[in-house]
Amino acid sequence: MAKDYKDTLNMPRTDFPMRGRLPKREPLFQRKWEEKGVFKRLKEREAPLFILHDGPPYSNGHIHIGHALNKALKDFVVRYKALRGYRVSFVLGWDNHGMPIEKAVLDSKKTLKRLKNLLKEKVSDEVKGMVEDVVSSIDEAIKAKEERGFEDPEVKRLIREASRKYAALWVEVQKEEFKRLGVLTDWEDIYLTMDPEIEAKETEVLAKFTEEGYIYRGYMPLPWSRESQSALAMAEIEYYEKESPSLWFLAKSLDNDYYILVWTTTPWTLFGNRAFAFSPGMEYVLFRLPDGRTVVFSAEALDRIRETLGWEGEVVGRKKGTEFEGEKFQHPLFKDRVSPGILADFVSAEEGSGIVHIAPGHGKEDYEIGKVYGLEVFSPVDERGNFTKEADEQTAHPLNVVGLSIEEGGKRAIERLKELGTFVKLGKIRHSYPHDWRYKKPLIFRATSQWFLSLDHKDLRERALKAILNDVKWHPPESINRIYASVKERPDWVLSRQRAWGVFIPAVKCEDCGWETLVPEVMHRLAEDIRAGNSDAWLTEPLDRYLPEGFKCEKCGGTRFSKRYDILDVWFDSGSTCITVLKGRNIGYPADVYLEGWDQHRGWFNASLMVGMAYEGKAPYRTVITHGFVLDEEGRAMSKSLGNVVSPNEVIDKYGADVLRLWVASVEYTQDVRIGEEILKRVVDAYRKIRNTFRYLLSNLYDFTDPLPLEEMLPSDRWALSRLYGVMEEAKRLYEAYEFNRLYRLLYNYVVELSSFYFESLKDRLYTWAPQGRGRRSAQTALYYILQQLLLAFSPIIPHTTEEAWEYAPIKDKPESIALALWEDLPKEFKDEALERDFALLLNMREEVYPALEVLRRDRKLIGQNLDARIEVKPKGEYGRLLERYLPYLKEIFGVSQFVISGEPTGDEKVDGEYGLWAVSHAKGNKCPRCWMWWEDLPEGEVCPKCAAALKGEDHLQRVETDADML
RNA sequence: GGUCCCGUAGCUCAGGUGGUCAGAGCGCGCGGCUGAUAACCGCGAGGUCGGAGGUUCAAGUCCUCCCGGGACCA
Repeated sequence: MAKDYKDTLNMPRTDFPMRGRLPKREPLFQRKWEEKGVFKRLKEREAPLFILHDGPPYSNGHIHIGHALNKALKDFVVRYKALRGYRVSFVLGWDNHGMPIEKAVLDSKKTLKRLKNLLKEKVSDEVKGMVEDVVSSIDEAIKAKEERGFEDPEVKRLIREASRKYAALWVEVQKEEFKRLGVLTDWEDIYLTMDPEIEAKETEVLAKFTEEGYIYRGYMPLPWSRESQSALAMAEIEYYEKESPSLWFLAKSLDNDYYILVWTTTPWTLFGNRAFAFSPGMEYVLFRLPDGRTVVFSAEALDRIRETLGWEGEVVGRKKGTEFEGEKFQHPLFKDRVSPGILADFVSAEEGSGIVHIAPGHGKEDYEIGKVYGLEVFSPVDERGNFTKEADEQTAHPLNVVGLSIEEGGKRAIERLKELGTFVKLGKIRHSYPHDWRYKKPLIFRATSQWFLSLDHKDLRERALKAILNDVKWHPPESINRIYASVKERPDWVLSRQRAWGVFIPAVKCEDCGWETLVPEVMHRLAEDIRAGNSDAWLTEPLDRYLPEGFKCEKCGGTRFSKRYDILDVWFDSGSTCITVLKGRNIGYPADVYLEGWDQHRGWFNASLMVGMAYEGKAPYRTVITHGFVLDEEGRAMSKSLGNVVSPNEVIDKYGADVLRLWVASVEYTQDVRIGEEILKRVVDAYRKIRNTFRYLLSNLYDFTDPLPLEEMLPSDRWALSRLYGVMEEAKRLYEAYEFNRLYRLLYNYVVELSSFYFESLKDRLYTWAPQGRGRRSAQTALYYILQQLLLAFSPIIPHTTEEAWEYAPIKDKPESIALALWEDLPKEFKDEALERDFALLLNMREEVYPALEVLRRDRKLIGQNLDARIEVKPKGEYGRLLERYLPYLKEIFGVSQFVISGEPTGDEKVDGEYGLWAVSHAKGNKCPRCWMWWEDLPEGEVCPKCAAALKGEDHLQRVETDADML
């Protein structure tokens, strides 16, 4: 019988599915955004401009979870700014040049296998179509290189050709992956550092720096990768533990009758020895060995050296460090060479002997001190780490090491020491040593001629430091220390690389005297050819095309010149995008936001700052946001060897992009963040809750037409709007502050509150009251605003789900995508602080009685749902007045059938609380078969007065407000 | 080796200048509902705030050292 009444109720109804099926459905919305040109409209509208300049990921593989974190955060910012009405600029970029791609091309076997595997993966037909072309280009380049060698310009051109295609392939792959993440951008408006337009502009940037005197050519030792056959920038170095030789030897003084004791971990650098350094502040001992020889070393190291070398003997004299300056010593390897004693502050006695072998061609400190003493920068090692003829030619007693590796040469050096009788001891030492970041192989220090950008020219460094402190906002604030230190300490920028795949430094070499120079005119002319589409022009065109009329060598007046083929450091490529892209494309300068991982303090943020300051005179960004790295569930870095790598593509395929994005929003990204199965499971739970909330809102608005004016709404609905107002204000504040995890918690906790209290309390009114009565429409009005605001607030985080709900939402004149909607502030009238205070108290009271209801239910089995219950209360203090004021709504708020204020509350279970003396029991009378509420005077089986009115379509609210029983 | 950051319930996170600061949500356990139902509601149990010292009348909150993790630099 009761069942009949169900048809007379207004049950929620919606086609918005409970289950997201995100992996299937999200691509539909992505296609929609693209087809409707959503982003194109956002970037073209008439409004204040907001620029987020994208840091370019390297195009040589699939995206990893860190890329996903990065792009999701950027997308949050951009989507939020768009919602708030800005015209947004967000041009995705890729970094294409550089060793890793060139290496991939040269390492063809491995790469071809990788490309073959790519064909089996889930990539588009477009990508698959590109693979064949890449493969044949690589084949051609390799064949040419084997036949003609790397230095042949045509070989370089072919390598560049293959690299270009290989990079383009991965750009396409990553583009699809970012698309699948839900990034909102114009996919036809991207930038690649290998775009001819950008290469041309970059060449012009270099020309301008040359004109302004920032660029110089220097000869000095730099970390050199034998594998890359290139000098490395600081950003390309990593430190690992390495085992090195620990060599002790003697050098004979030519002025006194003693030897000095020297220690080194790089025996091969002895070929480049040019001096011995002593500490000016240290005392040295003269130590008599049993064999009669006297050896000099640091007094501080006396005990350690005795122990390490097992030396018996006695101190027979002392000398100050300063006394050794200018003393002549025999070169460690060659009798016919002399190495002077010099003084250097960096000499310590913590390791070794307090006397340091100086090779200005093989160490930075050695070079610096060598400059002071006018020592030769001697570096007889070629790009592969093999000795050159200079190693032998420097002496009449050569060791014949030409062509030998530094390891073999080092052995010969030790043999020579033994021949000379100056060998003391050879051991091993483990220490932290610089390695090539790509190959993980130890580096050597080798002096070469390179092009540098001076950081102190025109006070560049000082100006940059000032800008860091005064003009840029750093989020989180601690990152200011990192960027400041990295700018303050960095050495001059080594711009040149001896490779093929990059933007050329079009230096010109005088064939008569060997002088190399940069000619701005050449660079400008070359830029024109590149801009016209020939990135390889420097290789393919004759130099005459670029040299100015009548150009002569400034050193010797010579007129015959050749081209040099060094390329620019890739950090210059990406560092100059603030000019080549932001200015080159007339987007605007500076950008509002740069947002990258905190490793970019010494990378992209640093490089961009240098280029921007030198070129434009101000920092390229107003705000810099940094995020941490993604670790596994145990907080360990991800690595293939640990097998703990979480791939964003797999997460998206399994749970959907919105779940991955919700995870991004849920974590404190300014620190390192964790991801793993359990963490994702929690996020999935949260996602379901949010999705169901949207669904419930939609389902109760299926017949909604117009909002009710605020003054006609019921107190609890006005309270709901007041709460909504506060939450949304806070949400906007948190978006502005980039505090997404707080935002996530704010919104999520709000959703939980809605579901457990407000929605629950509304059920009777929504389901059983007259459909068009004021009570139900008042509730729907609140739900309407909640839905609209909640969708807007969540849309930057979970754009697919909110887009889907948006399509179902009964919002008048809504734009066709939520991404095109405006998130405007709610009317201030919604805010009602007095009402919120009242409800806060009422909710506290609810918490106070609920445990008693639980006892009735669980222990005493007297009731099932709360609607079976009756609450009687004797309020304490002023709370009586509060309850009286809301009397008609208390049943709804407490979710029970009967609520009585009484001087003597009676019931089966009592609670003496802060707000009152409560008594709860089973409700009296009979249960209305329609609304399931209990009524004291209701005849059994009959419908209650409220339902009777509703069935006749009558709005009984007026009576409700005067008669509590009517609710 | 140096510098910096992090370490609060199983998970993700709150806890300005030291004094109800031991919290939230989820998860978990127990119960209800079956008119949001592969949903929804209620109640409850979980933490010596990484460890050890110290400063203080009083310390997740300040200092030192140690352990674990991460980053940066040499």
